[in-house]
Amino acid sequence: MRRGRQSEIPAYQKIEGALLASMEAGELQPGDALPSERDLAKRYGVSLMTARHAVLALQNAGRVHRRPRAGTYVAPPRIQFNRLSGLTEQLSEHGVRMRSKVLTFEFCENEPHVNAQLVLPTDARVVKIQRLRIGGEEPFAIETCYVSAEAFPELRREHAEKKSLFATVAEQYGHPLNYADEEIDATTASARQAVLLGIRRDAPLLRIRQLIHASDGLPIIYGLGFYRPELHTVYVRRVR
Amino acid sequence: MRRGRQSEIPAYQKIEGALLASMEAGELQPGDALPSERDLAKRYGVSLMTARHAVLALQNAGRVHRRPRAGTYVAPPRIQFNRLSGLTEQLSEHGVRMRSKVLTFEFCENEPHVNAQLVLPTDARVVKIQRLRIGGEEPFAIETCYVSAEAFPELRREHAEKKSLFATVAEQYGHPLNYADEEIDATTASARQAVLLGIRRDAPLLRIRQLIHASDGLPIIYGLGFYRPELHTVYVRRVR
DNA sequence: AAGTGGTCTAGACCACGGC
DNA sequence: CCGTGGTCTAGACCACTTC
Repeated sequence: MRRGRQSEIPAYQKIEGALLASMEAGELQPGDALPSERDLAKRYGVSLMTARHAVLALQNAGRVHRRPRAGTYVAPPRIQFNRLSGLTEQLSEHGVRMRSKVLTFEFCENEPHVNAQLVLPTDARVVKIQRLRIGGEEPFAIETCYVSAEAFPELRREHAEKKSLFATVAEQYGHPLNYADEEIDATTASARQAVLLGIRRDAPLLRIRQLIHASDGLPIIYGLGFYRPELHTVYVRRVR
Repeated sequence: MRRGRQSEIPAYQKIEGALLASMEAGELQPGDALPSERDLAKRYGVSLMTARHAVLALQNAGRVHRRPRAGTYVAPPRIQFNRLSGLTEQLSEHGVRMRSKVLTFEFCENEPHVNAQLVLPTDARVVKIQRLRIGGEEPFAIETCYVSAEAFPELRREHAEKKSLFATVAEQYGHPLNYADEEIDATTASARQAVLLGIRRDAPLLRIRQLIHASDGLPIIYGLGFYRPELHTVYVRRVR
């Protein structure tokens, strides 16, 4: 049987999107059962494996949970599970007005740890962008990120100020962002961090180091962020 | 074509296990390419979709990464990604001798937040177990966990002291543990926590709340842990 | 008994990368 | 060009729960 061209959105993603839309619209409430895989297959005119693929994607995203031989159910809303996105995207979805103040925009060649993370030669130049993230009128995070200067010759200070840096980088690189490996721990605010964030020196901060990979599997952004913990919680689904 | 009985280990898990074993044995080093899906299918006498399933499971566990149209490669070792296990299991794998000191073992009925998390009636009794976790001779965490008293009538203080509490609970419940939803943030040590952990009052602590679900989809353990951040980092893979 | 998710087959076409 | 992963078909049987 003939299928649509491959350049279109895959069928399983369309089904996934339709189900997500139903959840957003409130037609599917937390706890409700999703249509069975067989139903979905019939309704969308695809094979069982394809319908299954859609439901598995939703499960992976933490939006549904499946009970073998019983059904698939909408999971309680938990903000975002294991989702890769800039804070701008994340918080603006919740109606908070976000802005960034660029503290640093410079080229540097002497951060060997960074070069190693990005799999660059030790003498490669990287762009270092440090930003104060402000939600509403409250500063809540300091984020520093590094990308290869060679791979992103067009990167300007304006990109960091105006729109999502992630979107810019992904677009310029030609591969969509794929996944991030993160290390999360806690630390205390330095004097400078305390001033910038308007908190007490030695106040606790959530520290997240992340290495963002594109769909070609290569790391393209290394990030280090310090977050005020009362304003930022990481939600994670750990499996098995 | 006839397949093996379903009660056996599924074919894709056997392949997954074999690949993991090769990685453990060092036959597959980080950066090495895995056999292609077609190779695996031929070698194990399964269809392409089944071989694919095995590789997808490895990707999900963060053990490999895939580059479309290029191949699948062994990921650098990153300790543990999105893995659900007790600290005992986690650290003893790294050769650290772990023990627990039970601080509290009691029944309580007045923690409505806990009952809500575990989807129990507000008047249901829960077992509250608070433990100081010690690695080597150093205390590094305080963990409190709650389970339904009704569902686990056999639970004794000894279980919390001796073996993995998770293993005990999973066994008694009859369903293996499946996934945990976690909220991670940072806080400061209270006076009591400081004394127990041998740290300064107001030192930063990593705080993790977790709700562990069994394979039937129901939450069975609610946990709240405070971890010394210099001894504990959370590794997470965030997708898309 | 009917329905569900879990596993699996034996093929297929596509777009793209450089084993 | 060939090989790769990504998507997809149109079926199948199993173990289990109860839609």
